[in-house]
Amino acid sequence: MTAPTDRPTLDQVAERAGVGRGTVSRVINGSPQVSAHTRQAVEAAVAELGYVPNLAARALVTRRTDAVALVISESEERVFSEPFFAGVVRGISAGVSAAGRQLVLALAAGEERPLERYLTPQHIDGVLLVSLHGDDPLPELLRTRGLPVVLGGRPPSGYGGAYVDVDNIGGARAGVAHLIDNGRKRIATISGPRDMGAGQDRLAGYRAALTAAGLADDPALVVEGDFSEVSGLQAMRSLLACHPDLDAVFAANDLMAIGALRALRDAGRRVPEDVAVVGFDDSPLSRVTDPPLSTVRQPVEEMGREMAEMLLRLISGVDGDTHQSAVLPTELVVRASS
Amino acid sequence: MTAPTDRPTLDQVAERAGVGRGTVSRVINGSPQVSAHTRQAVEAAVAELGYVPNLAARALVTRRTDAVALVISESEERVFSEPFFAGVVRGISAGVSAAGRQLVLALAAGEERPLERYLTPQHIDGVLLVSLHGDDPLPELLRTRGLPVVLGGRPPSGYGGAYVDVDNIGGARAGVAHLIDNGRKRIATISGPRDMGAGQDRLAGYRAALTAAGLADDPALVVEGDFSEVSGLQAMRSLLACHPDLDAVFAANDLMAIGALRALRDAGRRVPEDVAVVGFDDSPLSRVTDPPLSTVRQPVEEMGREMAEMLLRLISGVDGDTHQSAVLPTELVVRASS
DNA sequence: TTGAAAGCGCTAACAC
DNA sequence: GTGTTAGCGCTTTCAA
Repeated sequence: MTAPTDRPTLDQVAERAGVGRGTVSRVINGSPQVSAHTRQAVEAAVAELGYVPNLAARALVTRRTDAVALVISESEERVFSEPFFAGVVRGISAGVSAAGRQLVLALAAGEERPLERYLTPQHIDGVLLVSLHGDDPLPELLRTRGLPVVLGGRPPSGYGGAYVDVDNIGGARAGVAHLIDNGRKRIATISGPRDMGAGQDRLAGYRAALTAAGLADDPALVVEGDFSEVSGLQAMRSLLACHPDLDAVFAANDLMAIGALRALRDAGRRVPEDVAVVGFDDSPLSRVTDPPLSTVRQPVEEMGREMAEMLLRLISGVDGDTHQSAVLPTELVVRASS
Repeated sequence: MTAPTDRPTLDQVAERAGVGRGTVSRVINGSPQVSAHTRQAVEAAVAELGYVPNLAARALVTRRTDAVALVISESEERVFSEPFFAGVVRGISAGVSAAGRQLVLALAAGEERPLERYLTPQHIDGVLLVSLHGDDPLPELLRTRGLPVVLGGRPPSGYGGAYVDVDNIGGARAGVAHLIDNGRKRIATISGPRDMGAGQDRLAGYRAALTAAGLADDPALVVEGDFSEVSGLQAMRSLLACHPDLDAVFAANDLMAIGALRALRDAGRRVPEDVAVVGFDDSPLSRVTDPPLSTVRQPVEEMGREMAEMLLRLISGVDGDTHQSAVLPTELVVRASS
């Protein structure tokens, strides 16, 4: 048990190794400009003393902190009620720590002011932003500060920065196509918020599938939800009221699909005999519903990892392209509900 | 759009305000040793220049970083499959940022070595540890380094540090008592891992309720699971095989309760007519099962918040008591399954 | 009450 | 190749 406070410094290592401070610094930072012999002496001293570099001192002079921030700008409830975030965070965490950097977590529920003060190049090397709504000015603000930024999810058109997304369009198309293949003709959708890329794209995929199959794209069969379970329940109710003849519904996420399931049960409709249901997200919830929910799986963890890696690339500047993007594939999971 | 890199420094503020550097520092740090007049001048200059203190420089001299680490030492899968963590993280995040500090997130899946290098007083002011298993030496190690530590969940006996827990014993007791009140006589339990406080305590609560009601505490009715759904399924199967006469089961968490529900359905047992089920956690999953799961709600978010506040108290040293603890109440939620 | 000065531990530019 | 030096931006004595 060493004394808590007095950890060895660079000069102590230097003295011990019988070299100058600069040389130790070179060894620590892996500079090739050091003879093998000296390097060994230094490494020995480092090991003996249990030396660990003081990050604050290093950050002060290099103006880099080796820390990246993850900003989740989402309402309190949704951040964790949707397993989506959990997976993304896990992937990001893995990617960031694999690069030997630290992840600073910022849940920005509304009041972003204190946060903005912190999101500057002197505190952080880059920012990961997840679940952006509408035309949030934050990413652009950060970019004008010279901070590398990577978004999770497709940003509103017009944004010129980097992002990683999953194939929402393709996933939705596959889900609806599956319904069509099973002979469904009147397929409604409970869409996501129009101010989010995921909402827009899943709706687009729904339309694309209908069009591809030569089915009419009836606007009356589209009801907008907000990704919450109650919104799904209400949407399904109104759908059932106006269009009792529908035989399938594609919900833009699992939570809303579950709400729809409830509404269908309340209305005495059988699933999938009367009405087939497909959701989106492949959340754990989808396995425990009755019947289990068919849904579209998105590789959330990979998404997080890719975000981290893209950001680190931007930070190290290995490729100057600050508006690169990646879209990860999604996959339909068929269960008893469709 | 200011130039990205050259943010104002303390001296620039000092010059602008026509005072010395030290004075600006005092104002920034809220020292009372400054005349109202000077303070105003400085504050004006700060506002005009948009000055933000350089944390690295400050940390270098104060030897504090204003950052606390959250270490979740849990297997990849569980961290986020259980909503428990989500809630705790949210509470912690709120508590930490309310104090103007940053939260550094570290998911320690097994390989803790790189992490340990980082968890030192020169990088972090304190550590929050969640989901400790067995007798992990990490908390003691950190404490010998002089780092304030707060644990989430009761530590193994013998640990002398601070922690926050929920009333697992009371919650389990209430769940089982409810079963007894409804006339159940042969109540089995699927317990959690024996190497975790939560597992031990929920089992203790189960036993306490039986004893209090004068029922026999039959060891054969206790099967250990690992908090996963499949373990619950298997446990229920073996329970059913050996004790077909059981009329209720208390599962130490919702995931295992869901597994049990499945096994019961597979075995043709009706819930709750034949066998009543109670879980623990009040996860969102518990609402969508068929039938909806009765379960014990734990205030996870409050737990996180309390952890953060306790740690900040330890850091600021307002009370020297480093082995304080808090236990938050739990609450039974009765649904159709019991 | 306030200014000046001395570092905190490190990197990088510059000599040798 | 390696030692020396000059700061990075800040807090904190120490005088005044």
